Amino acid sequence: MTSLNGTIFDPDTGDRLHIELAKSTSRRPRGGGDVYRVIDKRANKPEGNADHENFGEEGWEEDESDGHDDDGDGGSDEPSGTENENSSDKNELPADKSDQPVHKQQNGSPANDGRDKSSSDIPPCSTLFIANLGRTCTEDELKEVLSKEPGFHVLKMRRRSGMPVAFADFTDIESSTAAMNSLQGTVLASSDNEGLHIEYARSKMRKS
DNA sequence: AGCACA
Repeated sequence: MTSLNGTIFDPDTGDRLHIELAKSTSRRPRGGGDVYRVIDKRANKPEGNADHENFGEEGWEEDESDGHDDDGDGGSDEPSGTENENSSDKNELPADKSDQPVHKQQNGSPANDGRDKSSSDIPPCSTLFIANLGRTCTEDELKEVLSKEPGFHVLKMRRRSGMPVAFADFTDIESSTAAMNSLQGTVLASSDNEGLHIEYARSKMRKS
């Protein structure tokens, strides 16, 4: 550049070339349409490699159309602000986000997103709700089955609302979950259906 | 599908 600077450009008028470094930060459309400037997320990340590349490579095309730089704000900007070329103003390529890798979990087991939703959407509880008991099922019969499970505490039955249901208290959720998985579908002597239906006890104390 | 006691 310095070798060409001052070269006689037009011999008739004597104009000379005026070459200088392009001010990459000179084009900032303040008040214009595209104010959408993406805050650089890579700025505070040390692994962001945006420093060495594209350093002021877009400033050249602006200088030949303008000829003059903008007032003031050109020099005060930091050189790190030059990588907003791909922000949102011009690259409206259709369907450019179709190739982004969406990794869905495709394991054979049913959707296990870190939390076992064993029976239903009821959150785990140390108390089990036992239904599908036979109409002739007694508390002692059920308690005899439950007492073989570790952590079993107490059993309460209630046969007022049609079919009898039972509530089994365990010492902790681990024990109740193990007992539920173990006794799920157990056919008692008094059962007339498929067997026991066990869920976590639904508490009335839900979050308001 | 059916969820109570204190």
